[in-house]
Amino acid sequence: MTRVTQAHIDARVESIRSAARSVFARRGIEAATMSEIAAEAGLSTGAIYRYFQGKDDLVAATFAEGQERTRRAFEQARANSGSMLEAMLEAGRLALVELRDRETVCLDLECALSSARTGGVVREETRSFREYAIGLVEGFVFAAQQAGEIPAGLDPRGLSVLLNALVLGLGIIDLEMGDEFDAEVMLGLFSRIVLAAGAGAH
Amino acid sequence: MTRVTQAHIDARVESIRSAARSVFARRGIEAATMSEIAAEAGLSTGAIYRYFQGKDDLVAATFAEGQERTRRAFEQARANSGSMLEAMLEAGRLALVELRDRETVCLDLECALSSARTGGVVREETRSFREYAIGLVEGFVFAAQQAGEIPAGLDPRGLSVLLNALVLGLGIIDLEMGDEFDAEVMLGLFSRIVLAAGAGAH
Amino acid sequence: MTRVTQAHIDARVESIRSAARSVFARRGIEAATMSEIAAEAGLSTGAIYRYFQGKDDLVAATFAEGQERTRRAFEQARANSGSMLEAMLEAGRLALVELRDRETVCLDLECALSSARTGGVVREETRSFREYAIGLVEGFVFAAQQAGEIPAGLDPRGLSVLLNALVLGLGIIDLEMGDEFDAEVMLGLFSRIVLAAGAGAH
Amino acid sequence: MTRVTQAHIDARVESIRSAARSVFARRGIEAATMSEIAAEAGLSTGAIYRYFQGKDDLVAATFAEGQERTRRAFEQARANSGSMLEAMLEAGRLALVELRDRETVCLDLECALSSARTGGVVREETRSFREYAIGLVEGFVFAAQQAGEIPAGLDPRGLSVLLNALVLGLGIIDLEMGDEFDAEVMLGLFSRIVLAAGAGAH
DNA sequence: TATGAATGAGGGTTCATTCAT
DNA sequence: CATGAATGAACCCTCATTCAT
Repeated sequence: MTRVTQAHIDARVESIRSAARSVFARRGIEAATMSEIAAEAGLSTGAIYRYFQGKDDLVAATFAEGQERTRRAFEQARANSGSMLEAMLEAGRLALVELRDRETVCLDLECALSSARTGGVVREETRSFREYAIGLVEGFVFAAQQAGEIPAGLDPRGLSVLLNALVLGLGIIDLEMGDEFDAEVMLGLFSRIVLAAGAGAH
Repeated sequence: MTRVTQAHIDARVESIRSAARSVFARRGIEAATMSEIAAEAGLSTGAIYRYFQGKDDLVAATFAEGQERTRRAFEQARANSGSMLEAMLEAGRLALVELRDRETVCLDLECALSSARTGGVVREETRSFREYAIGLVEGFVFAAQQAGEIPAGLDPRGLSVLLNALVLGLGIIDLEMGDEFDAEVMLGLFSRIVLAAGAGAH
Repeated sequence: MTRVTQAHIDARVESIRSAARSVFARRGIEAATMSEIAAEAGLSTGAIYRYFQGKDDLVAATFAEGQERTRRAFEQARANSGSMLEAMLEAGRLALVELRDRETVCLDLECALSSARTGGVVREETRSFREYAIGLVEGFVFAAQQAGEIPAGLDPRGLSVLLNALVLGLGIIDLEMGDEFDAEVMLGLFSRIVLAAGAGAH
Repeated sequence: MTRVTQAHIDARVESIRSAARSVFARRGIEAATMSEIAAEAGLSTGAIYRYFQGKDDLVAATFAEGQERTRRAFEQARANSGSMLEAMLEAGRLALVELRDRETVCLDLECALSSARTGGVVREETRSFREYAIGLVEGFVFAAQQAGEIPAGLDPRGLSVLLNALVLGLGIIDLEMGDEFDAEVMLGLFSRIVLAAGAGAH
């Protein structure tokens, strides 16, 4: 009888996935080697293949886990809504500040590039994740409009796309500019602009 | 006695750089091979090494050329300014719609990733290019504020960063979502919001 | 205090050997993995090493068992002799039709190849087995000649070698040609030729 | 302009194929490494891939070349026919003595095993080669029967199969027994038996 | 004893780079 | 200058074997 529990297996999978996330982000997916990942996970090279089919599988799992992570954070944020406008901006703040460490940004960019190149499952999942994220924020915007916090004239989906793009773009600029850049301040600025636009519409 | 003119050399360099840009964007920098690039440039593999030190050098040149391309477009756009607010939004429109084909987006992402990883020259040039882009748009904003088109309360640099981020982010979403996405419409929406915010400030 | 009886050990050894025989024949010795064999034997990979030193040992055992199997069949056939000529041909028929399934042929070829390459024990055992098979049939031929069923002019050992070779070769052609080939008919033909040759000698 | 002629390429291909033949025969196809083959051909490992798609391709080429070699020898032997019976036996002698060095036998066995396992092209070509060899000798037998050298009662195809099998089987026994074994003598014995059978039929 | 996770050497293959022609 | 054959290091992956449980 094996003493190796499912919990142990899950821990290994998680440890490998975590190492992969780190190495993929630090070195780039193509440049990362299975040995590096194994070393970072404290395993031998071959051991990874007991838990993942191969590098591609590991990449897919890394992407999926990143999206899942964001998804969970969003679901959680949905509850903590004060006014709807705030809820919307909170979602952006959450995505940007809570989640957007360097690692996440790098992996998101890699994911976008992969999806643009390889097509197939990666492409479909990336696209569906973006759809999800846009749809979620769109819901906030719509509710905020119903509550009279945002002028009805603004396209809810459009504003959602804007926020999504902003989060992505600020992540990149953060990556490029380093510490002297404060993404949260930028998002606050956007928030004030939208609020001012809402006020001006009256 | 040299029959090989500088013009000939320049043409070769340009042809290789152009092929590199195309292949790097299509296949990814790591996945792209020197042979592919040579083939696309109509040369033999070895010939590239007469014009570039190696793959890294070619990558750097490709990044630099991409930035130079944008730089030129911006300089050109500076002249065509009507109102300053329009000028600012025009710069965004230009960056987004004129320049942001798939190739450009992919290379920009690769560039951001490279700069985050390799440090050194690439990092410094990427950062200085972003500084340039932000500074340029910042100038437009400032002028627009002087002209009373935008409320003075908005941080010029902040608004510039917002626009830069938006352009980057919309590029990514375009990459992810494909044809059903219209980046220009999104930028128009942002423009209206900013205008409304400006109006509301009075 | 040992609860593990010799019978249990023998059963395990036999089960592993049988699985090995099957997997080696189906996939080839080099391509076969210890895991496949273990799975086919209903054991874990590591368990094999309690009964066999390693893969090489298992291969040797498989070869030895194949030869032993044939040896036993021959010994058994020796008794059932009518006329000596018939006995001789019966031995061939036995070897060819009773024993020569695909599995046996594949393993025999692998064995011949191994023996040609590795030398050592395998080589010596293979050679000694062939010596045995030739000697056995040679005895039949000699007896048949004494009984006047075969002309004395034929070299007993030569005829035996011919029969041995025929059985091997027909096995290969059967392997190559598949179902449309009937090895037994071929052996019958050889039998008639030898009988005719014997008759013609008078 | 490249100075590398087609002749040079052909020479390389031939040199690699020859090295592959040697290494495959000596070490076995699965055990043989591309490095060994490259070393034997006086090349680096990577160079092989300019001339062959990979190991499988090299194996296929080796098999094909072996068959082609035999085919050519047979075609050549067809001309040198005295009496038809002799022609038939000459074909066997040729196949056995001229062609059946250790290398050839090993590769033929590997080929038969491969064809039995992998199916596909290898299987089809192996089968079609055997068909060819059997058909060729069958033609000799038929002609010999027309010429009254062999009793008409013998099945031409059957006798051909017998000869083919004999050649294969003698090759194996030669492999197993080493120098003390003389395959040609064995074939001579078979020849005498067939002749005696022919005589006895009158 | 039995298990199967872990190891790590080694194989096939690719590709940046060099260099004889 | 241009070519493209050749090199060889490095990658992904497999699997015989070991060993803690």
